[in-house]
Amino acid sequence: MIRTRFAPSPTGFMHIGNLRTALYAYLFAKKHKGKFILRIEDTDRERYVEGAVDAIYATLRKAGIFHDEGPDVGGGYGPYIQSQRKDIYMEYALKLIERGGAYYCFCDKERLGSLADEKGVKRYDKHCLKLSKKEVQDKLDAGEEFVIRQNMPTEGLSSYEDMVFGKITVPNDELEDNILIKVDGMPTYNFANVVDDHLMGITHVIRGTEYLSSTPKYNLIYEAMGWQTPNYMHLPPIMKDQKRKLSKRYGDANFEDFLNKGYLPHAIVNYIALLGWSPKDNQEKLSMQELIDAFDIDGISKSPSIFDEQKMKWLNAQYIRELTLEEFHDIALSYYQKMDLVDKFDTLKLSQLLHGRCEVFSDIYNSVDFLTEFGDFDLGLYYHKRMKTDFKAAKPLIEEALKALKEIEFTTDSIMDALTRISEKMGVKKGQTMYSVRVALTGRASTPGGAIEMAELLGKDESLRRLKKSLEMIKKAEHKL
RNA sequence: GGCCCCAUGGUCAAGUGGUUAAGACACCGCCCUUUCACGGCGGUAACAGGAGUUCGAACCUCCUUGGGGUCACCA
Repeated sequence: MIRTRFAPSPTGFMHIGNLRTALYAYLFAKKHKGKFILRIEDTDRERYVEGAVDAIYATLRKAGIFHDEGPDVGGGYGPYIQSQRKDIYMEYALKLIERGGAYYCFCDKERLGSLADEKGVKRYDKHCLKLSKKEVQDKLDAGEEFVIRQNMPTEGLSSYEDMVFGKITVPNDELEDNILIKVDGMPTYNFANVVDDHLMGITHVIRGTEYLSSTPKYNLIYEAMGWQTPNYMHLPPIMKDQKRKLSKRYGDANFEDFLNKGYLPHAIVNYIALLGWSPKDNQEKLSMQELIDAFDIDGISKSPSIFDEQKMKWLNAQYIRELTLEEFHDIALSYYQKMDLVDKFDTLKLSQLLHGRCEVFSDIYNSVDFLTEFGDFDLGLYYHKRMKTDFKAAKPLIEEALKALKEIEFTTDSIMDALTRISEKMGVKKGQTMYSVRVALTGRASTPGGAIEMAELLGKDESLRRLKKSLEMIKKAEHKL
């Protein structure tokens, strides 16, 4: 049975890159009918952020990534939070010492600091490896603070087979005697991930390429303990641009932010699935089940990929269009509420107009703000090349529209009739009238609908008021000329 | 800097010795059209450079260049 895991550290919101790692681990497990495990790596007490664990649960749930085992759902390999496994690590560290794979180190920070070479590169010199058993015991008895270090070979090569990168070889003298257990008794990642992955029966370790060249170290621990090494799948990073990795520091790189901008959760998931992987047939829009079915290691790329929000927007628009009007309206409603439109306008009609025009829900703000704002606007807006019109041509049309609309009951048909008749009477193209009236009504270069729709939306009173006002603006401008 | 890894249009990417080098986003043009979108059609645009191997190289090898990762009592 294949078992994969996602092992984030609770240090803040969940980053898009991390989410993609979780996704791939999930897809791989599900594709092979295996289990996906969530483990919280909170061994660094200083970086721990309150609430971050809940944020991880929330993000995973919204993304549609469900773990079979984890702190909140249980499982047979718990606890799934590393800080609760402190004793386990110490137990195995002691065993590793017995097997010669690790040793106690009593060096203080000062001595360590003095180890820097001419280039400032610090490297531990295995000083405490030379301590005799008795010396170690004496120091331990005396209650000296200690750390446990991994004992690396100093010559030869170590290699392993990565499922996406192939054979990776690293000279052993590049490997440092990393700290496995810190003075506070907590393990470092270097040790905890190995112990846990083994104890939790993880068959495939899926993580970022930052571990690509340190993986031989971990394998050395597996070997020293007599454990079987897992399979590895390292994933290239997601970049903000050519040189910068996508990171929290640059902002907007986390899942929650995109949700708040009006992205649909699955659109985000779909997009990031495609960042660094592509299905054989190059299909771009895939449901979670389709992702599971199509996922394969062959499609994973080896080089970093740049995050392109524009493309994610396009995908999001595809998903929005697939929503039913009711679904769209439900989501849009919260935006209308924020804009205080709910009791003033026919929001269902608004949704009909907006449904095909939004790429992300936050587009709603800019596309309907004219409903509540109507001030002076540039008369240049009346100019339209294809309609062959401008504000001078618009003036009589607006005057006529004002007269005609005063007389009628507002319905789609009646407004249409009235405006059509004006065009006939004035001998202009219908589009000219429509365009002029629409601009006079909204003061915007573009709106989520034409003249009739805008008039209906605004209602008779407001429409007449705006036409009047727009007319005055034109007259005032002519006066100045 | 040492070590590990990577390299197809602006971006995501097909492609695994013989292709007119796909497709998508973005961009541009045309059509549709009561604005703007949607949609339809079309277009611009790539194998980083240099040596090899081969009848033949985007695909194999080497070098250069560029990029990423790593070198913590962080994960």
